[in-house]
Amino acid sequence: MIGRQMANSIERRSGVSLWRQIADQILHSIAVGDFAEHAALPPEVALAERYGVNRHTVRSAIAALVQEGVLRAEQGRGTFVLSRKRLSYPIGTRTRFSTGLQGQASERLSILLESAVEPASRRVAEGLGLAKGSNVIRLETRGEADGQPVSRATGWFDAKRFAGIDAAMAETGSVTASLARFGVSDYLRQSTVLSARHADAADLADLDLRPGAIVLVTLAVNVTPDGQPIQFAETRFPAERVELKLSAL
Amino acid sequence: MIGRQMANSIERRSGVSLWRQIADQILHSIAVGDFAEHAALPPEVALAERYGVNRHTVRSAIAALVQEGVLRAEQGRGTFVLSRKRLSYPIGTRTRFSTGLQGQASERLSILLESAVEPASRRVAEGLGLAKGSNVIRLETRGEADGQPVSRATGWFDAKRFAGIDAAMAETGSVTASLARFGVSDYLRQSTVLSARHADAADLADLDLRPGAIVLVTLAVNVTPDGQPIQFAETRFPAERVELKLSAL
DNA sequence: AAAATTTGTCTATTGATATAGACAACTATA
DNA sequence: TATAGTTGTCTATATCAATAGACAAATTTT
Repeated sequence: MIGRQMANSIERRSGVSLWRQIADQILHSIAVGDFAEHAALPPEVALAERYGVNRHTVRSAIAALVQEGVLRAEQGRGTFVLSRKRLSYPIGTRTRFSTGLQGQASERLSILLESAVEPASRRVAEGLGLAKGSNVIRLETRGEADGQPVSRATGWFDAKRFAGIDAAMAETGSVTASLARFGVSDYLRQSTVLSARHADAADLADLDLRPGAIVLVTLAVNVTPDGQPIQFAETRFPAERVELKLSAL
Repeated sequence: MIGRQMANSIERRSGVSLWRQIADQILHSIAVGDFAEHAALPPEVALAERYGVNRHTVRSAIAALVQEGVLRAEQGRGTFVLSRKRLSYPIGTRTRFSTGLQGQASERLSILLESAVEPASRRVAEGLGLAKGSNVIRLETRGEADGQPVSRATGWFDAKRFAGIDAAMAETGSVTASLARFGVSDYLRQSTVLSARHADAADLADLDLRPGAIVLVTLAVNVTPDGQPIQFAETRFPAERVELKLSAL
């Protein structure tokens, strides 16, 4: 919605409650810059009129966002925007988690949550160019910036070639550094498939989201410069906190 | 969610009704291949048990998807999947609407909905490298495949350089062909920023979606091979029908 | 033909969502 | 200090969402 006024997109009987729709709209307005950071929101009565609902419905929406840490309401003064900007996450053939986010957040982490060795599913085997059922190492990681989860990835590696990469990840906290121990000094993102959906229960817990939130999902294959697949990964990003910047290679 | 079972992600009191969440889950199961095309869904009682809800709640979800044209219910026989897989929409520096979809859909269209000349907003001016307030031509288009809307784009061009491109678009129905008339034989996608959000009222109408649906949004700048910006565009894709495939160049 | 399976319809009840109005509590300002 | 503007709380009512149970209608299987 650029260059024109957005319509009052409140739909009744849609299966999504009005307060949830309004909360999403407010989030959107903040993300787009209609409601500036640290500034006061329009008063509840004004919002109620704008969206064509009762004041109490607006209050429910605001309560949800206060709970979420996006807004702070002060009796007698108004309701204020606490945080707004989305992280811009770069994606290209040479994207690394840590490098692209420089300057956007004061604190960046990649945490290894879990690792396991297991037979490859059909999709994973295809992505890595292995026989179906070959053993692969699965790494579950979460990326954080300024203390907030901004990504949740599941990565698979050939267990034969990268035996022990789980330990390296636990130690270094970096995929790039871990791969270097196996003689992979450089790697490229060969392909990425992107989709979006509602967060499921796992996403809600992993990314600290509320039900109804949206996640961006990428499926990627990383390869060595000579084209040999080394990693297959699915990454989920909370759409309310992250946008993906596709960079030319 | 690859390689492991997805949790029963039904959340109560979330502002999203259970039937809507279950409808989304069923859509996801279809997209992922858990429910094959033309096959019967599990019976309502089984689904109710799986999701931990009443049979009537499942029926509400199914009714919504029947309304949507995704399922067909037949008394005494079962409920069947009509259509499933998402269009895979390629994005790269040389992506054109028509070329990448070959073989995926039998019918592809790009329709000009509206055009106007107007002063550039700050964002558009920045994207095109023009002074703010310069006149730009805005083109509103919709992409369809097999009779279903799969994209909805707003594109801006420098009004001075591309005067009459609206007429060319109306005539040819192709951005590439229209640009060719202005001596632009080749162009590249310089940058793309990607995000996701709930569909607003305009999206619902434009893309024939239901409230609560998700749209993928891309912001792109197209440039000539020597780096001169020629088009700034925002495109919205229905996430339930489209995935974006980021291609290496 | 009978039984089992599955979707369709109806009634009834409970809890969440939304509206409406009134007033209290707090803040900033005239 | 008084007033206007704002958020917070309360009561009441109506509608939507979800559960529960029973049975009808259509189809497939035995």
